[in-house]
Amino acid sequence: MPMKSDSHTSGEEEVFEAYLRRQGLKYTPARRQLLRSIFAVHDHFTAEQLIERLRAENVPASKATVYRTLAVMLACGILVMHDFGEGARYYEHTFGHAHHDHFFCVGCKSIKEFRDERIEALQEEVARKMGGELLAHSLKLYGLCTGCRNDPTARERSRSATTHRG
Amino acid sequence: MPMKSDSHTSGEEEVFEAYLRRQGLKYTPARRQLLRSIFAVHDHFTAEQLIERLRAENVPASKATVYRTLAVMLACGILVMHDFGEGARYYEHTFGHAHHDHFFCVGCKSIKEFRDERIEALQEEVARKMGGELLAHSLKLYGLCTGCRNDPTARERSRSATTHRG
DNA sequence: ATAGCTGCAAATGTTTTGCAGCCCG
DNA sequence: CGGGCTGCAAAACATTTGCAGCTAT
Repeated sequence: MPMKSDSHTSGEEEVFEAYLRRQGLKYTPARRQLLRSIFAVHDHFTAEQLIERLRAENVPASKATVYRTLAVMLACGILVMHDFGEGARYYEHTFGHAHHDHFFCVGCKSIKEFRDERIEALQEEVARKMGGELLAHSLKLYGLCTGCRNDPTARERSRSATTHRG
Repeated sequence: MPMKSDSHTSGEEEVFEAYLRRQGLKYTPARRQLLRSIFAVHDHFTAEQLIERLRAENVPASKATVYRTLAVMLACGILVMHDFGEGARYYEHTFGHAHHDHFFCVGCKSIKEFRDERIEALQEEVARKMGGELLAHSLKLYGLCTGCRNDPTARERSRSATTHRG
């Protein structure tokens, strides 16, 4: 029975380790713990939030290590980064997740995912028509989620947050 | 002849001044000069680039004033801000310009504009289906422009710049 | 007059980096 | 062993802010 006892790896660990080996990098305890912590849930988190979560889980990792590890994971492709213009960047693991876009609620800062094939196709078409080679794309919708639509506080707060988004 | 000699205002100045008055703010020399400098050309610029340009034009304006003035113009709506994940934010004046999206060349950092009504409509549709209220949206295509497609240097540089974009 | 501006410098907040010591392969 | 890690603290950035003096209205 080829089954390891404490392993719940759903593939990302193998991918990451293979990537590290390929690059001549090392799969250290810190990296293993970060990987597991990050893949334990599927959400969008900032470096700061991750650091706090690690602290709560008693995983010791300095700020520097967290940033450096995130960079390696980005390069590996199991993570993507999002910038919602909130100052800090958001990260999200993507292994096993198809590409998708985001709806960012400016009221509660919650993030919803969606995917629309028609939009995907149109983006390719636009890039092709412009003579460019599309390498990545990012579509973000900013607005008020169902909950915040009826919250006057959120509506008020949202005013300044949206005037200037391109 | 109702024509002022040194005035080439195409409307943005009136809009800005009206906005300032409405808000109980002042149309100072600094603001006037910044407005004119910004509207002299239609491009995408960072705060830093604007400061340099002002310096070259012998327009004295401190960093603080530039940032503060940009904020007022954003609130006024004659300017929008873009975040291409390059660290600094880009600004673009929009008075008289319809909303459009951007193609960002990761090779030479050039920016091309485009607008696709079908995508615009689909974004509204997506937001509506999700029960949210769409306040703003941002679509960015990252890739290599025609010129950079054949530049091995750009292609190389682009590798790290795109792996991680969501 | 007076509320709002401006410049300067200092503070902020996020992310990066230099360095000395540690550790995986 | 040795090249790659790690933590710490300092640096680097873009952006914001406190304050004292200046100025439009």
